[in-house]
Amino acid sequence: MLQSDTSPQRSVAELVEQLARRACSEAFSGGLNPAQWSALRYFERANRFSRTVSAFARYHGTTRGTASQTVRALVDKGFLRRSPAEHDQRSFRLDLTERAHKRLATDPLDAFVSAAATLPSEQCTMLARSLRKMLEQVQGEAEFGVCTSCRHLRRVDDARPTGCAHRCLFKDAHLEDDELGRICIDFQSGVDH
Amino acid sequence: MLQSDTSPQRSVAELVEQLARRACSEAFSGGLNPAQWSALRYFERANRFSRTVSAFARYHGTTRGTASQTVRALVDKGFLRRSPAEHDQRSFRLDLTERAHKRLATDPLDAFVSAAATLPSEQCTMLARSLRKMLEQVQGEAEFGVCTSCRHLRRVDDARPTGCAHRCLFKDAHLEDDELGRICIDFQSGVDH
DNA sequence: AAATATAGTTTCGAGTCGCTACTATCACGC
DNA sequence: GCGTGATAGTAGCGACTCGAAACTATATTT
Repeated sequence: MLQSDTSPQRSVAELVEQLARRACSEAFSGGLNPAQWSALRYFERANRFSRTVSAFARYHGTTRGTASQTVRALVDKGFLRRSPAEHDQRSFRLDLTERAHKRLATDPLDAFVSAAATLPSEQCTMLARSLRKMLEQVQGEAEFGVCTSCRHLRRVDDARPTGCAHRCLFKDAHLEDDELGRICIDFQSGVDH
Repeated sequence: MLQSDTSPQRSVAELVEQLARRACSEAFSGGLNPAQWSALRYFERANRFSRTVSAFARYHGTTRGTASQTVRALVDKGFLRRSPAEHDQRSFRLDLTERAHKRLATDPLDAFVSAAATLPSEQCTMLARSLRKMLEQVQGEAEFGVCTSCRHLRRVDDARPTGCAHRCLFKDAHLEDDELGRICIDFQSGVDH
């Protein structure tokens, strides 16, 4: 065992660093670099308002210039499709191509998923909770989240079979049910849900 | 909350990736880059047999050439002292300077330690255990470890007040008590201890 | 003694990142 | 309307990092 005689807090920090290095070194597979893999994952999980260069830059903690390079590489390789944004002529929406979805099936991060899967299921849930709390501590106020826990979300009754629809008060737009779990750049944590 | 509708295994993987990025971006502080911080931490915890360029290269998962550059930068900056190895004229032992110890007091990784410290103590211990198990899963057989759990360690009775001393059968060398918790490149996991 | 392995360094090229400057568009105030 | 400042995105430059390959010197094996 490594670092057997240090505090558990220190061990946690060092283990995260170790895992981080692994994540980086494995992220060079398949002609993509770590930033590009990260972008692919982001655009897979971001909602339609947030699939832009700027949003990815903020999410990834980098500059727009750098993010632009990353995105261009993915467009050139055929993993992202660029189309004009709906209401803003300066902006473009970036969507995953079919090829990208196929590539994501061999995501190197899956090694971590399998590793987590060897843990007992309650332990794994607990692990996720602890890590999430750590991340929030480190990065301060969360800048990204999903509609489900966002203060801009409102239910609206309608005549459909499901009985209710959802709107985003910030974008003033209708939200499909399958959009509610996606990452949004305009997320603000809210109490009601 | 992020990724609220995925499996806990997937969440764990993504959280580790997020934390990894944070660890990297914060690791540029104080004129050192992530590799150099990592090296400093390694040489702080490695035993005298393992404080070499090659050992660090293996630990860090990189080439000797790259490791050599990292080490040279640290020597130039006055964080490492290079002295000839005892029994091998090709090799050098690298020791932390006083300056390095001071610098390690402001290790950016401490942000993670504080973050871990906000968790309840049993939860933190559990977190460390889970992460360690994950890391072992990811990296396969552990290549580094400490004497305490190494199969090369043997106790030898002697006349000292403590009653027993320790030897490494691999290096055929005496081990001081404070060396037993250090990382060794020749570690092999052993059952007896 | 010769062949091979290992420790470490150096050099070089590819690639990445962030910074700055720049264009085009949007949003706000008057 | 019009101007001002903010924002989306891109392009180019320089600094830096990494890994591959070539090389020297010493150990180890045969």
